[in-house]
Amino acid sequence: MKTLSKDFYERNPASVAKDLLGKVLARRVDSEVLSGKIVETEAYYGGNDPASRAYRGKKKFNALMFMSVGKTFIYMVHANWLLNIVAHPKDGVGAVLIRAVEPIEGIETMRNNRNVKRLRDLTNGPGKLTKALAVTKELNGIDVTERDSQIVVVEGREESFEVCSSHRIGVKVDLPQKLRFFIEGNKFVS
DNA sequence: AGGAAGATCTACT
DNA sequence: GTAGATCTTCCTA
Repeated sequence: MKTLSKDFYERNPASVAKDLLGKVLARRVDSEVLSGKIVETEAYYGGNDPASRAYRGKKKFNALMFMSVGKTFIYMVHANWLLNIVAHPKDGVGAVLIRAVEPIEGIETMRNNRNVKRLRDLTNGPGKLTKALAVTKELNGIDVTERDSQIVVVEGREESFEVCSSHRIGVKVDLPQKLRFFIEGNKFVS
């Protein structure tokens, strides 16, 4: 399994968000691997983006968004952890929110973490997938390009799919651009 | 020390 | 489809 390079994340957040679709998010817990295909993402910018945590300047808790790309940026909203990956051009600010994945490995463990009946409900939302993959703030700031990390992003299978975009979800004040990307027709898109 | 807000989830109708 | 509940962080007094 090959992780994506740093260069991949050192680009416009919207491009990274789009290209992350179809890639595989893998979470290592002890010796077990939980993984899923990324099917839905959103791009967030910095100071100009009212929906971004980086809006109104750099703070202690969002410092990661200003720094090295390819790291996780995890934080809590509405009693749920949200998983982002820092991505932006050199000296920029931004991150990509992982909104949904399609379970591949470790489905039984995910079910234990989530306690839901339908497979569809396992990971079809930002807070759901973090719970299924046992992601908490403990994992904030780890490098997803290091193959030994507890969370990595690796190349998925070669396959073709339609990428669609729309406005972002749950955001009060959105930007004019469409910054949400998802795989057309996938059942795990929220 | 206290309060408000926030990129959501779940259950119920 | 809609309402209510959730928890952590940050900001102000």
